[in-house]
Amino acid sequence: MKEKAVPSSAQGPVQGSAAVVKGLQLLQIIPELGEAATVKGIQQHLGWPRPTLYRLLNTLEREGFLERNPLGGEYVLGRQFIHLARRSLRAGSLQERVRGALRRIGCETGETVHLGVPSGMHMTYIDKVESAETVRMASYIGMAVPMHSTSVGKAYLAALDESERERYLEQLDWEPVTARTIVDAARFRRELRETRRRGYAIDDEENEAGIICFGLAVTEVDGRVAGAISVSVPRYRFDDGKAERIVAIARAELDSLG
Amino acid sequence: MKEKAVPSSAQGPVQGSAAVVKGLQLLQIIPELGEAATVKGIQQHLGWPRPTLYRLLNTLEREGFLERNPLGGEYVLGRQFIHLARRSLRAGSLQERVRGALRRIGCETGETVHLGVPSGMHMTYIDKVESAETVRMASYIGMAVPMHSTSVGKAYLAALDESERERYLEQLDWEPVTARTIVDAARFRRELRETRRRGYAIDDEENEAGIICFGLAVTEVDGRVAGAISVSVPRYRFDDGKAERIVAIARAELDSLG
DNA sequence: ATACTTATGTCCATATTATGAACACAAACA
DNA sequence: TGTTTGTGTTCATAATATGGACATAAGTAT
Repeated sequence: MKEKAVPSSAQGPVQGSAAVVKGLQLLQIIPELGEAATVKGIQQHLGWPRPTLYRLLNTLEREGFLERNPLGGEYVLGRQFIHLARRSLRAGSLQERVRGALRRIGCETGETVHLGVPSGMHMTYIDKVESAETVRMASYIGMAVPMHSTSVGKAYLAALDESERERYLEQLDWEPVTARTIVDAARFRRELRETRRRGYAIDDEENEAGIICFGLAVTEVDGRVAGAISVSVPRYRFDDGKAERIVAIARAELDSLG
Repeated sequence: MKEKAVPSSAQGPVQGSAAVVKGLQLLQIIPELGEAATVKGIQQHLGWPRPTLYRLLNTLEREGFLERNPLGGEYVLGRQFIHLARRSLRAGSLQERVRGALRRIGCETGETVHLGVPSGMHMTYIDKVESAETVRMASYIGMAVPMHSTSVGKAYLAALDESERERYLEQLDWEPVTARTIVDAARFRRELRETRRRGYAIDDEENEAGIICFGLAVTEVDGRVAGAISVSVPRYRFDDGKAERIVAIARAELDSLG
């Protein structure tokens, strides 16, 4: 055969994979070929013997991942693929789902709001609503921040089930970020218990001097913990009662997501 | 094994399909299992021997269709799948958005309606509402038609900005499709200007003898030109005033899309 | 209408591989 | 510390995927 089906990576051939790899290649090449995705067109492109191609096309068609136009004979991705794709992309837009709430929280509190998701041993900001005040956060979308010193990190960890949380705690890098960062694991566990008790996380100048943040976990539609939001306030704008107001606003908006 | 991998249809086993079918089953089951999509969870669900499961998981992972959380070991659909899904759903979502309008236009006009999107130097029909009349169009979803001789092509080209339109006009294959097809580029440019002036395109038996079509461009929610619809009428059913009625109905429905 | 070319589709001997019981090791738990 | 559970791999062999050869259908040129 002209084009050997091997995994894309350089890790050497894997048993039981050649037909699967070929099947996946078909799923990828057929939309690219468009109207040329006939048996002849696909065969010319991939160079496979016709029995091999027919067998795979028929299998994918029977499983609903491909459909064939009865008139011209072109293949297209089938409804089974489309269905799977829709469901998976729907779940993929946490940021879209939460964006409105972020905006409203920013409006009502007048402060900067972040949405963070876990990425390795850090939280990464995937959305941010800037405060209209002149003093602003230096953070940015895509920025990775520590879990142990930020309110998004604490809120996220506090919301996890215990075994998953412990896996993170064992691997965290307990570097001090400011003089106030908690770097003792036992003390940090107590801090997370306190976070759960009060219902929100606090970063009391532990990640950045002069900045206090309040964090609440965010869940997927199916209930799984997906990340957290934080509302950040410069200490000079902070006064008693502000924490409760910020948290009440944030909680109401997150609860309205469903 | 507990669950034999056979095609979903009743057509009997197909050679060379068992591993492909298993691979597709994994792609479908993993999002459903969510955080239970660990090796143990998948194995409990499918009942496959572990070497079989590992081989398929590793293959899908190497091809980028699955990714594994390094901490908890759960599998999720990988970026190769997400990429393929996004591209394939892009065209599909225009069809969904426009489908209701297509149906209403078909109902109110009593004629066949197509939705076409650009594909290379052609328009491809991605949706069709059949007329209830006995004389019907031979067109089908997936069919590629010329841009210069059809009302979907003219409507689409007329709506583009000039530089993009000129790119198309320089590369079109000015083949006559019927005796009435415009094959002179300069004359075709005048035709597109006239199309813009009147607000809709006309295929006056230029693509198929005896068939007159009226086309209007369709835009994405962000305003970009995405394709066009056409309403097709056999000449024998055509009378004065019908064009205006058809176009008014079509325009009203498209305007209501937002 | 006929001959030729091209495209579609299948058969089946055999080369190749997918299978899965058995095994090894790691992690969790009592 | 011992047991249980989970992760991961090996490899003899049963099972299957392969692809050259063939059959048939459709399209084209004469």
